[in-house]
Amino acid sequence: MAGVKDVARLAGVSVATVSRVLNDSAPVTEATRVRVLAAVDELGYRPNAVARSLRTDTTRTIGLVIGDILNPFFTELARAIEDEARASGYSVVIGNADERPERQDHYVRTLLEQRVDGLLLCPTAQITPLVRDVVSGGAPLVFLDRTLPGLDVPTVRADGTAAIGALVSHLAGLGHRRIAFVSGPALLSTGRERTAAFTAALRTAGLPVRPEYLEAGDFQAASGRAAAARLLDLPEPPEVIVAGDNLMTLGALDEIRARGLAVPGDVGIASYDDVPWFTHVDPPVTAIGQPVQELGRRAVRALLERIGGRPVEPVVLDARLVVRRSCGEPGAQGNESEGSGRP
Amino acid sequence: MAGVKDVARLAGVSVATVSRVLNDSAPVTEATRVRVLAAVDELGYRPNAVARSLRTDTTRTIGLVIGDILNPFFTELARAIEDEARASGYSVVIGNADERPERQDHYVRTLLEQRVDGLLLCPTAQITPLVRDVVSGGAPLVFLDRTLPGLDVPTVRADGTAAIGALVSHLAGLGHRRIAFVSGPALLSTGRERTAAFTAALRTAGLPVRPEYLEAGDFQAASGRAAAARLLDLPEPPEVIVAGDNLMTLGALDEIRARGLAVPGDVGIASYDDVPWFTHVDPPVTAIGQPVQELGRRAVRALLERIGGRPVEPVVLDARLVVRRSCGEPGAQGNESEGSGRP
DNA sequence: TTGTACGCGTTATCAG
DNA sequence: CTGATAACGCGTACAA
Repeated sequence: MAGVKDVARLAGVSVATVSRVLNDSAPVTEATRVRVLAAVDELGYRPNAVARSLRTDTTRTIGLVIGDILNPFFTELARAIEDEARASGYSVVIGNADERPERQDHYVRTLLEQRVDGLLLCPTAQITPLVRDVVSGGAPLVFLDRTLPGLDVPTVRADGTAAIGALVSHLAGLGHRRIAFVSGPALLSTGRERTAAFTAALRTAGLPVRPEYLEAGDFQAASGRAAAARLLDLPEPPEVIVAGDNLMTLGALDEIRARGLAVPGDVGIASYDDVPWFTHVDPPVTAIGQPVQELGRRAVRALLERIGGRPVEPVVLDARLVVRRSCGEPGAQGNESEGSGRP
Repeated sequence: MAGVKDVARLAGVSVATVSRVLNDSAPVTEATRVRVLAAVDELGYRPNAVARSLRTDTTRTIGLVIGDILNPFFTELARAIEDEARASGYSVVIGNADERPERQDHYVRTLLEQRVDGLLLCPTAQITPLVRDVVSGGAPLVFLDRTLPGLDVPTVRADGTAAIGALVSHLAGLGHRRIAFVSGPALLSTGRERTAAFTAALRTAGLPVRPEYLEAGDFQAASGRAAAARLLDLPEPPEVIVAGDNLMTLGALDEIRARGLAVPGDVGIASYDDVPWFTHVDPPVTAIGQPVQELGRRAVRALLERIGGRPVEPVVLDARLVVRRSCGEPGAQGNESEGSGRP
């Protein structure tokens, strides 16, 4: 493959000049400029980013390690992050941790070796030694969606406390008293926080906190299904199940349907996370939506600040309740007409 | 950051020896070996992949350019590809073309500059000059999901001809005669092929081919919705709408629901592409599923072959019909109990 | 405005 | 088995 040297020879200039016109890092005569560009074109020259990075010690690349690429929440997040990064001239390398610490570590290690300029990490439940190293090593790092206890890293996330409060009071207003919650891993901030908000909201609404209604899953569909099974097997099953993320909601729905139960007649369901297809489920699922686009944007901006060596404040946005009809809400039989089509 | 040189000094050996133990590219005394490893550990040395790549002219990285990261089909595909690649010691860098040729080109260019060892490309509708260059440039390249006319590139894809035939005959068996099809872009092989298979199937089933029932979308939800609107506005609207991918199905469902129509009573729907949530729609959506996992695996293997300089045969797998209840199929009221939870 | 020459961190070659 | 050293392709002082 052609290199600067070839271009230089063909254009009859030195490699330095070629480099200068390619990066316009110094004034160059218009005449030589066009000669160089012509040579570039003729040879189909493609700058070698590897060599450039070695020299400049910067890759214009950020790493993104997400929890689960099959989870639409992360997918939307990745999309937003990509868009924002591209606008700033950065590429994004995505690693899918699949919620497994060892796989997260694999990608963190790989990305670090590839010398990404910074790292956006949705940390898995356990703090691995590697992550601890990276934190203390001072590489530009921003946590996304989740915090880890005891680690001093700027985090960009949504807070669902208010929305969960609104949900519980919505449910109480509907006359429900037996409300169950399927949380994420207790080690995850998103797991703990949502559970805490839920029990607090229960108390505020004057409802009892029944331990048997507090289930824990791992943010995967299978665990949501298992948790729903345990809840429905209870002597006094809940009237409504609130699942801690969209995948566990999917799993819970599976279990409910497999038992031939009606929603919301036999049991209601609500979800933390909102996804496009919730509108099409029968009945449409009441959910708590996060400002995903904004989350992605802010995360990239925060990371770029860190890369620039500037300090960064944590970012906390609010989630919001989207009432539909899966919890026994009164309302028209027909679907509301939220469009899923992007313009 | 520490380099081989630092490690060498600390271990009291030469850089060459350090390199040798790190890559075990040559026999090394056990004693020096442990000394080097100790030094690596002590310094928290992380090999610089950039420098390594510059020297070895290989990045152990493949590029993947997908059509749309918000489309679950591509998401699953990406997941499968990643798994297979990782198993072979490769990283995957994903670029999201968002079905836009210029964005596809952006990523192709970027990935090429980053010197990925090979490229997996789901080409957008138009053949761009860049893609043509790459093809003739001889970089290891495999098309995925879609072919482009007139380009000699190995392709890994699923063929839906048989499945579409099965779907149409299934619909005809149900007594439907007015069946509409919303295809993808005619420029895309997946668009053309599915349309051709559909009309052929119509003929085989002895049904008339009515041009007003042949709509074209762009594989995005909005276009599915618009197409459905046009079809439902027809003086004699179709009994069943078959959408060419899962996003257009989503859009069509939006339109149907917005009009307060019942599925399948007023109009039936079927989808090319199967996604987990189809099970939860009311009624569950009859669909054509592609062997996504296998597609991903085969694509990676094919690309690795090409990277190894070996020739590759095109791979064509079969899609299959999954009958559910959105087209007026008789059957139990309750849902079938397909689980969405992965084990 | 342009050219020469060095070095980025590795691996590979060639002597020892 | 080990060490010294030349590349890899590029950016950038420094000199002209």
